[in-house]
Amino acid sequence: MSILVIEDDPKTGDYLKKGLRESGYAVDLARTGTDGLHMALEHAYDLVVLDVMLPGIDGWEIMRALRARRDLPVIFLTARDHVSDRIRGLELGADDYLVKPFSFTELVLRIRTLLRRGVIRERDVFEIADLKLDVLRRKVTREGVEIPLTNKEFMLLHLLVRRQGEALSRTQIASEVWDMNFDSDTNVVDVAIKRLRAKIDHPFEKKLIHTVRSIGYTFGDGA
Amino acid sequence: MSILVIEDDPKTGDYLKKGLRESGYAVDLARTGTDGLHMALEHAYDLVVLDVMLPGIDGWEIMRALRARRDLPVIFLTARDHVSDRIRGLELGADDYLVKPFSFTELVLRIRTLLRRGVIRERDVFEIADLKLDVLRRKVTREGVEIPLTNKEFMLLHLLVRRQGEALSRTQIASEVWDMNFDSDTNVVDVAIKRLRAKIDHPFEKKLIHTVRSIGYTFGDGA
DNA sequence: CAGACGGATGACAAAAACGTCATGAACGGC
DNA sequence: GCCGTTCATGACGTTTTTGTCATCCGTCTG
Repeated sequence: MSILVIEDDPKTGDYLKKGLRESGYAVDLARTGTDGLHMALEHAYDLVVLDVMLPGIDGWEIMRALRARRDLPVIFLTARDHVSDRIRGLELGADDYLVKPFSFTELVLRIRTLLRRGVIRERDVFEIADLKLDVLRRKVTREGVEIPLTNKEFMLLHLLVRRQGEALSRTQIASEVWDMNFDSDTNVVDVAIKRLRAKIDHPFEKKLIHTVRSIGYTFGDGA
Repeated sequence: MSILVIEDDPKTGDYLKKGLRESGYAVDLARTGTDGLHMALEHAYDLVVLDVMLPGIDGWEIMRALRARRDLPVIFLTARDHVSDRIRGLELGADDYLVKPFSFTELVLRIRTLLRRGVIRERDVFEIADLKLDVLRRKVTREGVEIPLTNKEFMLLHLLVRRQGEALSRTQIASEVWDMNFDSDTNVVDVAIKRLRAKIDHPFEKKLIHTVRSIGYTFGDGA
């Protein structure tokens, strides 16, 4: 299990890093909000511990940005116990908070609780911009209206959504959706993208499927 | 979503019940620990809010008993903020705690967070006898070999498997898989069952789809 | 055992999904 | 602005999926 700690105060940061390491987690430490955000988006951490009082981008911003892109559990640390802070954090989607100074044991327990709760399960509901994709029910909606998709369309969209922001090559797509491991010269992917676009992009203002020239395609609201 | 509140103080209890109802949850209230434990074990609540200070069996005992039997998310309420109490609760497996007096908004937010975190997530992998159904990957296997299914076949099987052991009428099946809410006289269901059987039952020794005469169909290994 | 009811199935037809190809449009480098 | 490359799309044909129907079969009842 790997944890990212975003904390500007060196003392607290090192303390957390050391302590969590000793509790058996792989820990990375980011000293600024910007770094933290980048690291969180680059690597596949299992959980983030986030100080809300940061110079530069503040914790709230990070939380918002994080939530928008990934469904990572977040525990936030707040310096003083203001009810409004706590509520704000929870509203932004944090899973938990701790008030400084806190007991280290408690932090570890809370981390354990969150990780125990099967965070590591695969995601089955995605929301990007106004698009919602529910894997268990095989349903896709935009602006709340359901869009029926065929099998291939759903698989393709699921792949794009799962890897949102990543540019996926046609070969990658073909291998995942059609499971061709060889490199055939066909434009099935292009055609499939076209058909998918006709359903989930063309009728709407905001386009979510983007072409990455000479690479492939990518999905996201590009914010 | 349904919640069980275990709280002996009538005022707090009613307050919680009323408030949570207004927030859209179905709420039951237990006034003693014993009652609460029984209710929790009898009914399928999605979450428990538990006061640790109870006459008779105390909250800790309940939590222990609960944890032993069911994997229900528990939020506990503690009268005063003693670090040791908090740690004890978390160690016993609570998912969260609140210190009285607490903000109602915060309680609701915490409940939402826990429920969102998909503690009560739907199942996405089923195994019945040698059949395995993986909803996220849309894959079905028997004796380890994959059986490709069409959309309707998969939906039908998924329904049967989800409700294994239950006898489902054609009308129920039609309404869930085809979403017909009217009662048309068609035998699509029969035909679909036939096609499904051809794939997942006929090639194998053990039959899993059973007809329930003059009712409908049922799924299971009948053990 | 005959008849009636409910269920199973094979055959057919319509609809939907899918892949291929050829052509047209957009883009980037020069 | 020109040209080559890359992408988008319309059209077509094939395959698969799906629904309907008519007939056959099994089982329960009397």
